[in-house]
Amino acid sequence: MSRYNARTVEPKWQQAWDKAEAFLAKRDPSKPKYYVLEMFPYPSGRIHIGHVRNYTMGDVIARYKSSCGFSVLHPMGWDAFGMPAENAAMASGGHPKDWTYSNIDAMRGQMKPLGLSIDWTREFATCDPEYYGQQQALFLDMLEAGLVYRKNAMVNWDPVDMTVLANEQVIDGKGWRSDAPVERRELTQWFFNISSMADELLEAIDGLDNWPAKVKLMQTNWIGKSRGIEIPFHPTDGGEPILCYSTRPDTMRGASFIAISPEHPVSRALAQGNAELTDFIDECRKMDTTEAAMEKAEKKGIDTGITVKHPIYEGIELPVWVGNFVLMDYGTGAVFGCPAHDQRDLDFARKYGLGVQNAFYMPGEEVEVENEALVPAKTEMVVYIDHFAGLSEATSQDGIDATIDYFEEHDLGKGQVKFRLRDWGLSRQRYWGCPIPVVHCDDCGVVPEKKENLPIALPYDNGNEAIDFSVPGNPLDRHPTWRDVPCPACGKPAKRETDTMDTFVDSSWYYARFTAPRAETPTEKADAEYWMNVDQYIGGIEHAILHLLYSRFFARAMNVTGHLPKSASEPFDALFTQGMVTHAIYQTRDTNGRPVYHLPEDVDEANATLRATGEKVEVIPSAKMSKSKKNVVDPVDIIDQYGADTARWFVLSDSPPERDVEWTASGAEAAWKFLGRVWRLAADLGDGDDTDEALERECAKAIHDVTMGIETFGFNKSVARLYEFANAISKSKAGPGAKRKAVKILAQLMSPMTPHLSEEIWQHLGGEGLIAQAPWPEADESLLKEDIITLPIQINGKRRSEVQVPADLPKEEVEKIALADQAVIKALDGGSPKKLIVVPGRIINVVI
RNA sequence: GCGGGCGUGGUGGAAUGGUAGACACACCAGACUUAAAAUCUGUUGGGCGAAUGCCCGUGGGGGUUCGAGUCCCCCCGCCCGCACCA
Repeated sequence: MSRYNARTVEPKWQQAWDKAEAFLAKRDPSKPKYYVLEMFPYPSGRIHIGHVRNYTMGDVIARYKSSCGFSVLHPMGWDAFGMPAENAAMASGGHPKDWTYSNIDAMRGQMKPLGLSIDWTREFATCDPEYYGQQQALFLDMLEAGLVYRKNAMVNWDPVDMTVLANEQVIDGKGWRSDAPVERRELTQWFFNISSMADELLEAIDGLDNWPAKVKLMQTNWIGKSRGIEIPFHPTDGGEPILCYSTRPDTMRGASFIAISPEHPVSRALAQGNAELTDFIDECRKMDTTEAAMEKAEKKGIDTGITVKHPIYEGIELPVWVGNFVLMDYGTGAVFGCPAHDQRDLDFARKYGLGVQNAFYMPGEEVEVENEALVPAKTEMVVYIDHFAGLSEATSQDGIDATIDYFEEHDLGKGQVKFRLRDWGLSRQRYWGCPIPVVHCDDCGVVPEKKENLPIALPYDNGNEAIDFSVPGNPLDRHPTWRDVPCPACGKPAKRETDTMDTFVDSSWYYARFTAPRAETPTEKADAEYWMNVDQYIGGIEHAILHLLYSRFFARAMNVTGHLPKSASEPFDALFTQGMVTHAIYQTRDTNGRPVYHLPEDVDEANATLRATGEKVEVIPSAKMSKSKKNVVDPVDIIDQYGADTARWFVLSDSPPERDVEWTASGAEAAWKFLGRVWRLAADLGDGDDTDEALERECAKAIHDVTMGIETFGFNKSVARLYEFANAISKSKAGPGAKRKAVKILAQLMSPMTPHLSEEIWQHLGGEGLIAQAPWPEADESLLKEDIITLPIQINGKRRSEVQVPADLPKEEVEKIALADQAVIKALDGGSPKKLIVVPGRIINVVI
């Protein structure tokens, strides 16, 4: 009996697949197509166990669908632009381009041994000029279609480094390198007009039947459609009214102040000559631009001294405050505060001594709000207090609608549908990204680059000398020649735009590019029509909102600009979000009490001590893997030690794919042992023409269950079933012929997960051709049915007994049998049951 | 702060509202072996009991139901996202 040696077997089969061009995606009109895509990786330089999990899941689907007769497209590429490349160049010299491409080479080298069924001929990186040149063409088409425009927007500004910072580069409100408090600064930037499609993007969520409900809910909330009202509040001293937006106008009775954003035009105007207000606005400016930071910050305000008239109650005046919690981007940048029915407003009111007055009570509980705002669900009944439209008891939703109607009738305000979704700012003041293909001309203004000049490629160096990336700021801004170009319209000397595109743009259409990766246009019609949509998209839940929403927007924009068919407006038919791979963190403390992290291989996990010194380590279980915490497990080590099939089998085992999984070395070992068992099961099998009905039943059930598991992304359940099936085969007393048949089915059912081992077994047992190209086994339906089933009997909901009955026995007969059961007779003690519930094929419950 | 999710034995987890703990890890016991590794077999949620069994048990509290890990409400803990990280 030969020992299974993954090290020699795996490369052998990978070569065989290559030679057979088994994974080459071919446009074959005679076959149904299937496009499976995993979110492409950022080329950090090393593959992560999370990548292995992600790509293995996709590979299971791809191989399974291929066996089911589909023409499969399963491509791979690299999301290659972004900050880490520039950071690396800044920290240790070198060039972002060299760093990125060498990382890609390294990662491809680590991925190939996994034996993924990828069509590598379609590979591209988003930093290839052939890719981003087409992206520039798309941008120009979108510009022409009115989907791109320019406006001012805030960025994080590092006043010491004199550079724009990404949110990630702002730590506790300070620049990551300079440690200087960041400021907000206004810049003119490019925007995609995603809000013009807000309603459409929202409506279409309904049709995404094969997306996780949580993702659809998150997208719905993110787009945030709300019906509200714009109400002008007129200053007591005359002058321009302040327009407030509210989604809860029914609480108008409780309004006690107006709050406007520090960036509101009124705030800015008032700040002129008001030192206190200027200081306050400056202070608000010294906060990073994230919404989370704003929301978490202490709510502060300053009274402007202005008062406005209450639109309903004559004689009531409301003070106007500038509040640091009011967002200029949402609504009108001004709100009315109703402390009784909004906790934030209440905290603000208590802090500054503003009025608190209920607009409604809960029915039967006429209590004034003290320190906890009364915020019932909009569907709950409340009792309005002398409501101007005559409402008394009503739901808040009815109250809102009635109030809007009343305001419109009396010309006091205008109902407005608003979206939370903001336009997508795509300008980045950085080098390593796709250049925005426009030119700024003193005479012609902003002029789109001519398409024949594309790609507008990034300059590799400054002519004769290398770019110094250690200087803060965008090297394109200080390049000696790259900026200087003739105006595409008038030919006069002009300046090229030096901002590059957000890397989210790169990943918003790559799925379409894979259908024709070498085309001279962004897509090729026939290929796009054949391959789109992506039938199954797989990636991390962290992309639930931005990446997926941007991709949905881009697919629509590409339809508008003629690059994708209308049918591809929703590019991902089915979405699966997989969980993260986690690992315990091992840490000790230095003399200052700061944590020092240790690599898993340096730790004796059983005793929680350092191998080198025996020092005790603290174990923080189940943390997201990150390099800084040193809790990363390198899949390359696992593959070297046990082979790709073991790594693949393990990442699919145990944890449900959508949940986070904790990596443990013992788990990998167990997977390896099992694969060895399966090989031994096959290795010394005889042959014969004997049959065995019990084993045939096991085969049919295994085919059915494993197939169901794959179809529903229950890979862990498929794996568990395969354990059971393998156990059943080894325990079976069947003859060699029946066993040989069963093991071949086992190999086939395992082949999407452990393709190399399966090929080896297939060949060993005389299977025809490659298992990768063999048709998926079908279960014999007649063998799936059980004739006799066991029904548990519950008495008052607790299991007390069970009975064996024919599967098709009528309900009345089952009832009779149940009542004749010893445990039931004993429990009834001569009486009769209150209720007898028979759920056919499931359970019997006797209620006494 | 806001939006979304998750929480089940020593561990990873299974369970269309219907027998909680499948399958696996680990542990323990046994077989094989001079011995070990490997392999194979068996036991294993907690408690009570000689035993057929009985009681408790899915983060905590409440509710709906004949029946709740699953549905609803409140609380706690952890994770993801919050628009310039990818």
